[in-house]
Amino acid sequence: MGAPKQKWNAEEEAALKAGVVKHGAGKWRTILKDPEFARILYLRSNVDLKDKWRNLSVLVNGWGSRDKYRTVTRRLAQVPKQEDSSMALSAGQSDEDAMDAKPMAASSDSQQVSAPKRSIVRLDDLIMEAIVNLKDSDGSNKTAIGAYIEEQYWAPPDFRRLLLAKLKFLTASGKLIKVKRRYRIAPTPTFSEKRRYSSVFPFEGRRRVSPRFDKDDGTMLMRTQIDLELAKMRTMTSQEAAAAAARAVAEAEAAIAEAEEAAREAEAAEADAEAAQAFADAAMRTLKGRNHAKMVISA
DNA sequence: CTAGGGGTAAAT
DNA sequence: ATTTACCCCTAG
Repeated sequence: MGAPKQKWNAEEEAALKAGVVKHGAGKWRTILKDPEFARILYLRSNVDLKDKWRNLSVLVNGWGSRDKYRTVTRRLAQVPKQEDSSMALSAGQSDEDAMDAKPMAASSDSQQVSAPKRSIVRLDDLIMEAIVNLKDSDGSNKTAIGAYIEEQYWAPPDFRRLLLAKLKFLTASGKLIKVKRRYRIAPTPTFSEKRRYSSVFPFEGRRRVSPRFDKDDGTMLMRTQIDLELAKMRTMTSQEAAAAAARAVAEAEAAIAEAEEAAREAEAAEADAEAAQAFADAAMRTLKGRNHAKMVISA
């Protein structure tokens, strides 16, 4: 009667996810009180947050019916409250990155029908895997890569176009090297630590903008928002983080795909990056002009 | 306060 | 007609 229905928008969803990453799932009230998210979520109650998070979780797990699903042991192994300790990250903990959520494990006989509903797999990884497994000394061409992925996994409707855009993007960002229509994996330093910094934006080479807005003033930039989520996620290690990562990455992927598609040659993406750079420069200039304190640009 | 169950309007 | 997703209720 009173409230018809209030759909969640992307901003609220992002705030929720960021909040979960920051405070951990289950700390709904804490998230709600966080001044960073309160502005966006002021319409929502703690229960609303919980429900929404449940919906998102069900989605990512691909559980068709929400009737009776096994209680997945979701433990709260989250990051410490507010830690600013500049201690180096010791690897002594039992932290284990389990960020990869590839549905290829459906190998064993049985249901093919219950294949992954949504594509949560990173196309980046698939491409890398394809190139590696194809073991072509001179690199693999687009057709071979596409064929491999289509065989090993499944292909979305507009897969070919997406693949081409992604290949171009990866080449531009230096993750791949293109030689005569063939793609090879770039000599990435320390491949041991899986892909750490996801290729979200086409920041060529050393250009890196990492705006730090302590006390936000409502100027949440579309891109920095996603970047923020990923950045926070790096400090978190748990299966929940994996789920959150999968979602955030999927969204980022979609955003990139859209941007790249809209721009016939990904020029728009670059323009966007430059716009962001310009914004960062302007902001920095303002700060420096006012008060030339030592500004430490985070790595 | 949070987790889970359940109802139901809206979407497909 | 079935699924999705928002909201409410209540036990712990």
